[in-house]
Amino acid sequence: MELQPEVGRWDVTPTEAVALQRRLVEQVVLRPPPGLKVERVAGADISTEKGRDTGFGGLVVLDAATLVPVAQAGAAVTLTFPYVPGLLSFRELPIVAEAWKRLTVRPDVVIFDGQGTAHPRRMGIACHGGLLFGVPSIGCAKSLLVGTYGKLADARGATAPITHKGEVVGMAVRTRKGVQPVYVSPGHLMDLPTAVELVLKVSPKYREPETTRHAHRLVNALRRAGGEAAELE
DNA sequence: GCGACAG
DNA sequence: ATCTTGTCGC
Repeated sequence: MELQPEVGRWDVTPTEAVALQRRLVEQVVLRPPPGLKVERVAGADISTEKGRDTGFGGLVVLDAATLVPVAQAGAAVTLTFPYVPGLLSFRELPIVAEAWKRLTVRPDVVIFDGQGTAHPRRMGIACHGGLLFGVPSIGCAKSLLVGTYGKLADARGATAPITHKGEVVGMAVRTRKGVQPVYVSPGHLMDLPTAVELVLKVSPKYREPETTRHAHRLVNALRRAGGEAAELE
């Protein structure tokens, strides 16, 4: 029998998952590696269907300078954990991890569709994923899980700190004028300023990062295809 | 006890 | 997240 590292344990109950997060959070590093150069950025996402128990996940790697896709990988995995606010990683990461194994091009940073430290236990999917893959990561969500923020200007680039229980856990970032902001927080091997800077860089035209948009399109295509071609690169 | 609640 | 049509605004 293989001894599974705790960061890769999915056979847990919701109660055990919470306890596991409290241990894993101690391993998260909220500081980018010295001299980090971001040449390739990846987006991760999954897609599910109401009737089925199969989840489709994928990753798309973009050239950071041009935002053009340079590699991608997908996977179809049976869902084993329900959606529980605060425990999203236990539902989605098993699927993204399978796609990660099939990804031949390694990105310098991975942007997840969800929270990083802006989480009740500071252990959102971006933190968990960054630890699992051993790569710098960022959480960029479309809505808040916890925390509040004040007024922010309507111009693109405007920001407002997200606070929770007395600490800054993330930043509301307006990536497009007159549109609802996205919520950015560091995952692993990352800090808030760097995360905000990168998200703005990869979101030049639309509300969500190009990484997320590409990943979303990929997983939806896989789901509609029924999973027959989930191994495609 | 009541309300909130990433995707 | 997914289920779904049209509609308001730049």
